Amino acid sequence: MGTKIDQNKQQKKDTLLKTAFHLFTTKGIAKTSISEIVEAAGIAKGTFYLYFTDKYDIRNKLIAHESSLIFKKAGEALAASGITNFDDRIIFIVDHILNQLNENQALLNLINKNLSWGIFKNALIQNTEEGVNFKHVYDQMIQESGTPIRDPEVMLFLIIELVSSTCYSAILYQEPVDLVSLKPHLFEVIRSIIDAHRRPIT
Amino acid sequence: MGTKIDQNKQQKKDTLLKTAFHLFTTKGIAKTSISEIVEAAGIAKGTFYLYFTDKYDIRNKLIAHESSLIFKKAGEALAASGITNFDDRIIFIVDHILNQLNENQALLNLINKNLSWGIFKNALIQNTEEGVNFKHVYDQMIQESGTPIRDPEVMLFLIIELVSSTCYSAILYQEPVDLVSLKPHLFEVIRSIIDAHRRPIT
Amino acid sequence: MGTKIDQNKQQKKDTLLKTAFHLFTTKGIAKTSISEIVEAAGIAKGTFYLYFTDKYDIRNKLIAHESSLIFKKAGEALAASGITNFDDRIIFIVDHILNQLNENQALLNLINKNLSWGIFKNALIQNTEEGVNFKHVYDQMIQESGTPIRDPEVMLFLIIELVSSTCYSAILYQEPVDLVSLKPHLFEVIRSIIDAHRRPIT
Amino acid sequence: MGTKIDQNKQQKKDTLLKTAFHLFTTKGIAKTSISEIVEAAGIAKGTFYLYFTDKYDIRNKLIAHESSLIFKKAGEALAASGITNFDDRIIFIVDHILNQLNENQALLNLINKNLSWGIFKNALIQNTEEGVNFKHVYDQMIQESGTPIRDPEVMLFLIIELVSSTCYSAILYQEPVDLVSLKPHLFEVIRSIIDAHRRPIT
DNA sequence: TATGAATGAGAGTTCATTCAT
DNA sequence: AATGAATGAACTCTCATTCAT
Repeated sequence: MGTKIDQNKQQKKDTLLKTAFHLFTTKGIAKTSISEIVEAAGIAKGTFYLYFTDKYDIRNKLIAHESSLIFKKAGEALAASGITNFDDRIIFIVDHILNQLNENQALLNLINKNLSWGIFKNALIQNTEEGVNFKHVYDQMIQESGTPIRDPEVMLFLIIELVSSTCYSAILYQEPVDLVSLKPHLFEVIRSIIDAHRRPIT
Repeated sequence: MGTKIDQNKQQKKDTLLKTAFHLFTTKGIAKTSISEIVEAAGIAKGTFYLYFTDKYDIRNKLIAHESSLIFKKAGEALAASGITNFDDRIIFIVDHILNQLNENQALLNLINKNLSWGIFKNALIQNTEEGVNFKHVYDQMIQESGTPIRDPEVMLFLIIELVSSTCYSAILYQEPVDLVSLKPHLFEVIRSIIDAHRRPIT
Repeated sequence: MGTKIDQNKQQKKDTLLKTAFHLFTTKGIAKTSISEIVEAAGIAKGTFYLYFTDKYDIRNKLIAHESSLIFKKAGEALAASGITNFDDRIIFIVDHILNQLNENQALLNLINKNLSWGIFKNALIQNTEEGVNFKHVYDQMIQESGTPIRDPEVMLFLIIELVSSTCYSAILYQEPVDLVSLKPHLFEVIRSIIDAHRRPIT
Repeated sequence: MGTKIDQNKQQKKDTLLKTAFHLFTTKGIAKTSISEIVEAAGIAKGTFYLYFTDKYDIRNKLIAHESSLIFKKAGEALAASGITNFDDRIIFIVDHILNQLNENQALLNLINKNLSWGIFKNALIQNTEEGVNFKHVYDQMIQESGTPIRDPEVMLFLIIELVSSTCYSAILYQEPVDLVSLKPHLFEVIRSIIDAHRRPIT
């Protein structure tokens, strides 16, 4: 099974990912060249191509990986919290993710500067390697909630888009208000959205 | 006066803008080179640098111009509509803008693919050349509405972010639903947001 | 005779020369473009070509003009000094020119940075516009000196080359010694050169 | 070991140096582009930047290399000559270098046209790669000469500047006289300079 | 005489990608 | 599997020069 070789391979890949993340968040993707990544990683240029097809491939894998980690932590915290009410659970998760992004602004910046919310959302909703599937958790949460939700997918979409687009400028630029001030508004709107999706459409 | 020369200058600039818009929306900014733009425009390379500092300068000018046009049209339509109720006015404007973006998907794509909501928002909120100032219109609308609005700026921010982030995937990819299906949800949430900002914070 | 027009012409030319000198000495010829010169001079680009053929033409005219001025002053000072001894006259002129260059290091730098000693020497030896002709003065000095000089042209060449090449680094960089320290050595060697040219060749 | 690769690398570098030297001396540095160099050398443009940072880097390396070679040869010839008298040694070296420059006018032109006497002098005085150090040889020569020399560094400076500035026009343009005619004058002045530096300053 | 918009060749440089080792 | 020298297309940007006004 060549474990040593496989370990070595994974190590090289990880080094490249780590170095790329650092450079991407430090100086931006556009201004980071593959040459720089491999040089900073202390790995040969040709080796890069053994693991990634190009700069955007490594970026996507980076975002997918980090995003799924963020979600995983939020899910674990939710489980530990013992919260059972559906609305509170959603708010809890949003809050937890916002706090993580607030503490990992480099990642938030990378995600936004590269328009990769799609990848982020995929990491939340679909199954990516690491195996957490928020869609599944979400569906289960809906089932466990007593009341039925109309168009649950649209509702999730609205919430994710609202949260992601507002938190970006709030966290990074405190515009129009900082994260702490934004949260009450945001949570209020989220609760409104959920409420609305419990009523028949108007 | 130099009418002929000035006309010629404006014409060159316009040709460059038009050509750049076409190429940017067709194949993306990153993959469009200045060489291509000038070649397609039938203008000398040096001439480009007479009017723009670089590729991103022409993109910004493009987005600012187009965005302010979109808003101007929405404002004019609102005036012509005779609607007086505040909530309905907001919905009307959002609806109008969504329709315009739906019909100008190339622009929508350009704006999003280049993370230039900031520029778009500036065109809406601040005064750019063409002289329409939505912030001013918005403030007037609030005054004319009978009931007071709490944190009007945050409210506008929430609405703009919600609309802009959701419409992108709805219009361009019909994801998670198409624009027609999205609108009722969106308008419902917007009304909730406005309602919430009429109540004292919870 | 269109004096006004002629005055205007001369004024434009002078402005260009003055501006070019400033830019050449400030940021070097290579990094100074004609565009910059005309812009700084507040004159149209096309006008430049009415007076000069290119960047190097204006540089040469600049150096020739400044050089001949330097010599003119040295000649006038010599006449005023009343010195009659040949050797002392040569030393006096060299000393005077060295002092001028020391006070006009921008010019010295321009001359050297552009390998234009030839032009400088021409300005000394040949007749350039302004009409001072050092060669003529030099020949007269030799005639007035009692003793005959062998190969006077070679002698002048040796002196000029020695002075010009050594003063550059002494004045601008105090290398290997500063101008004050260099002078005694230089004058000593010059006197040796003159002495040698009074003896038959060995 | 990588002998083959290393050989190949050195060969590329040498080819570039050789080609650059030819073009620089044929048509001047200013009018030689990197594109021309690599095209003439039959090497890819990118490869140039693997070995040199820019045009001036290759020029400096060229001059330093050639200059140190010239000196090395003069030093070897001196050793072989068996001359012991200090003055004669200096004259011998100057004579040898003059002859070499006379036979390598392309190099002489390159050095002068690019004002790189500093680099040339460094190659003479300091230790550059090839390992000859003229300053060291010079100091030893002074020690071995019986009589003490005042300000030996200034003396060397005077000689180098005198020789280099006069030989340029004599060799390349026979102005004011050709090299053969210049030599006696030059040697005479050099002997005067040395003599003067044996006496206390006047 | 004076202008300055327009030109376009070409300079310098980067960098993703290949492939022999 | 890993290397890194070599590639060369493609890029941005400059600037001397022209010429219609």
